[in-house]
Amino acid sequence: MSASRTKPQNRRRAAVSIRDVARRARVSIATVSRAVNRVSTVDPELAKRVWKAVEETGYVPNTQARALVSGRSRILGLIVSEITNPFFPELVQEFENLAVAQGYEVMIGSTNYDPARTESLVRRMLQRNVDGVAVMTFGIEEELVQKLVEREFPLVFVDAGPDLPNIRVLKVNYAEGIREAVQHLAALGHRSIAFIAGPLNMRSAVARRDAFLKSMAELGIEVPAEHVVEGNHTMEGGLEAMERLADLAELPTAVLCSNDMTAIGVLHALDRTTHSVPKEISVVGFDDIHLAQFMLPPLTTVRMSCRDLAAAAVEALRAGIEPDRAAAGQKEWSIPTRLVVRQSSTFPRGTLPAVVKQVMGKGRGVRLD
Amino acid sequence: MSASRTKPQNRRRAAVSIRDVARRARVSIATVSRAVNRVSTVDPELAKRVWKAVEETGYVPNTQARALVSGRSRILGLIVSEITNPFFPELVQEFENLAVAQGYEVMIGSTNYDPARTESLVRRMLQRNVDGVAVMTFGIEEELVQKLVEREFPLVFVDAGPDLPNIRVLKVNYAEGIREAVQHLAALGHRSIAFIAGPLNMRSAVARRDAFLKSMAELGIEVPAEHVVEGNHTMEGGLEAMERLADLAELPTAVLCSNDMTAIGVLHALDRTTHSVPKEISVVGFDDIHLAQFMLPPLTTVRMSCRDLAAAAVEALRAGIEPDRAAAGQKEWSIPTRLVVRQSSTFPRGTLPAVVKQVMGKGRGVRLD
DNA sequence: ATGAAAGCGCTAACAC
DNA sequence: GTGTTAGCGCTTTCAT
Repeated sequence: MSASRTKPQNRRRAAVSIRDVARRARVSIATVSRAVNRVSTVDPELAKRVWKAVEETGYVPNTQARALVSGRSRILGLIVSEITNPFFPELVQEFENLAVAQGYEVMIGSTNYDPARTESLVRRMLQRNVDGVAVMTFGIEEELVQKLVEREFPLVFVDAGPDLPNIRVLKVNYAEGIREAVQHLAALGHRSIAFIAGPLNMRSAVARRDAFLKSMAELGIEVPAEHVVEGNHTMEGGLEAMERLADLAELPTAVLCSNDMTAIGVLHALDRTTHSVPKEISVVGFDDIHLAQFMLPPLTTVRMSCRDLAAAAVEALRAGIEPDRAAAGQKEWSIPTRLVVRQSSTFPRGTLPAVVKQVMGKGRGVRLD
Repeated sequence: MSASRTKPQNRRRAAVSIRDVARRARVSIATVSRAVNRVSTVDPELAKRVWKAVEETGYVPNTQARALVSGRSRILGLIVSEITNPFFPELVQEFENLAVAQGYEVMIGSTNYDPARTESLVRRMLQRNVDGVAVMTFGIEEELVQKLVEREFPLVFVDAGPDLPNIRVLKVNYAEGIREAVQHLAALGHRSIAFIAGPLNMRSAVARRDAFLKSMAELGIEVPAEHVVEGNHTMEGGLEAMERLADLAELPTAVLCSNDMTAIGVLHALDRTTHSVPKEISVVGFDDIHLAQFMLPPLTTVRMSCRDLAAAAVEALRAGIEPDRAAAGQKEWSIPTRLVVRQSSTFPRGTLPAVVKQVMGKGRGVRLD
C-alpha cells in the first residue's frame, strides 16, 4: 500500500505517495500529477482512473515536496503585535479564512513588541519560505523586517512602508472615522474632549492622535495639552491614563480613546471612581472589537473593519506574489473607518436639554445590529 | 551567489543553498549539513569555516527540503474551536511560545464548530504533514479527526479521546476548582445557586455541570432543575440564559457559569435589569481569561491555566513524536483548576452580617497579582 | 496526450 | 572525520 523502495523509519504510517496512485491507475506519475493539478490536456478517461485511485488510496499530495520543486510554499506570513489584544484574533481569523479560501496556508506570529522575538519570527518565516508577509503590527518594526525586504519577499505594511517594488501598503483612513467621532461629540455639545493616545512610537497611534487634533481644530475647539495623554493600547494603560485625566482640575466631558482596549480600561477607571458613563462623561473607542458592544454601557466606537483589512492584505499579498494578477501593479489599498454610535456617549453632563429628556425613552443613538 | 545549475523562475531573489555555503567554505555539502546540525564529530576547524560561510552568505536551511528528506516537518498542529473566544488566543500564544522554544512551528486552525471547516483543516494538516496535532476544542469532534487517527498521527485530546497508542489525553480536573467555587459560595451563605452550562453536546461542558451538581450534592444543597440552564459559552448565550433565570419566581442568589464569556454575558444581563453584582447576586466564571479581572466588578472565577494546558499539550505531543523521550510512555496529563476570588461574589443579598459590614472596607476577597 | 527523467535542497547511509 | 551518493515526493521539461 505504500512506496516499496523506502524504509519508513518513523513509526507513523507512511503516507500514500504519487507512485502508489500511478501504479494503481496504471499510468505514469506525471499523469497523476497533471490530473491532480487539473491540467486540461489530460485524457478524460485516464483522469477518471487517476481520481478513482486517489479516492481509493486516500492520496493527499505532499505539500513539502510541491513547495520544494515549485519554489512556492503557498504560505502567507502574518505578523501581528500581540495575539492577546482581541482585535488581532479577529483579524487573524478573517485573514485565515480568506487565505485558505484562496488556497494559501497562514503562518501567524506575534512580536509582543520584542525585537528578539520578532527577529526569530522573521527568521522562521524565511526558513519556511513563505510566499509573502503581511506585517499588521501598526508599529514601527520596519527595520526588523529588513531581512524580508532584502530577500525581496512580497510584503504588506499597514499605514506606511518603504517605497520598494515588492512592498504594498494598506492606508487606513483614520481621519474620516475620527472626524465623525469628534463631530458626533461636538454636535452633542461637548467642548472639553480629552484624547488617550496609543504608544506614540507607533505610527498609527500618532496618526490617530493627529486626526483627533485636526478634527478638533477644524471645529475651532481648543485642546489643552493636558487633555492629550499617552496610553499604550491596553486596558491597564487606559485605566491609568484615565486616572491621570481624573486628577485634572476639571474632568473633561468626553474621552476619545486610541483603541477599544484603552476605552475599556477607561470605563473601568470611571467605575472605580463612581463616575457614571455616559451621564457624567462620554467615552468613545476605536477599532470596534466584538467585545465593544458588550461593554457596560455598550461602547460608541470608530470601526476599523478587520474584514476590510484582512481582505486588502490578502489581495495585496497576492498582487505581489502572482505577477499576472489584475491588481499586480497596485501599490496602495485604502481602508475606511466610520463611527458606530452606541450607549457610551451622550450630552455633556448638566446640559441635557429638557425637551430631549422627554423624547428619549431608554435607548438613544443608533444601535448596531 | 546562488546555485548555478538552476534557472530561478520566480522573481524573488533565489535563496542561498547548502551548495553555495559548501563551495565558499571549501567543504562538501555533507559537512555543511553536519556542522549546521551540530553533529559533534565535525572538525572544529572546518565547522568554523562553515559557520563563517553561513554568516557571510546569510544561509538559512530550507525547511521544506529538510522535512521532505527527514519525514518530519517540525510543525505541530493546534486545533481550537474558535479563535475569537479570548480563552483561545491566550492558549494559542502559550502553545506557540513553548513550541517555538522547542524547535517546532505551529499550524493553528479553528473549527468554528463547522464540520466542513474542520474537515478542510484536518486535510490541510495532513497535507502539510504536521508531526502531531493537539485537538483543544473541548468538544466532540473526534469522528472528524478520524483521518488523523487512521494515519496514526500523534494526537492530544482534552478530557477524553480514543484509547489508542498514538493518542494522549489531557485530563482537566474540573471537579477541584468547581468544588472550591461551590464551597466558597456556600461558605458565604448561598443556598440558591444556579448554574449556566455550556453546550451540552460538549464533553467538557457536561463535565463542568456534573462537577457542579456533585459539589452541591456533597453539601446537601438541593438544585432545582430550573436552576441549571444551558448556555453556549458565548456572551450572548450567557445574557440569554441569565434572562431565563431572571424570569423565575425567585432570583437565585448566585450564578456559577461554565466559562468566563458566559459570566460576562450574565453581568451584562444583570446590569440591564439593574441588578447589582455582587450585592444582589454573586457571579462566578470559569477559565480566568485575562479579561476577567477587568470586568465590572472583577470576576471571581475558576482558573484553568492555559499555560498548564499548553505545556502539557506540547509535552504530550513530543512524547508521541519523539519515541525516546522520557515521557514517551505517558498517556495522561492532569491539569489542575482552582478558584480565584475577586469582587463578583459576596454574601447573599440581605444577609450581610453587621460585623462584616464594619470590617470590610472596600476590597474583600483575595486579590490577584 | 503521455511517459521518462532531471532535479528542488537537504539528510543519512556508506565508503574512504 | 569527510566526501560521495541515493533518494524524500513532486513538477516540469523533453521526447515520443
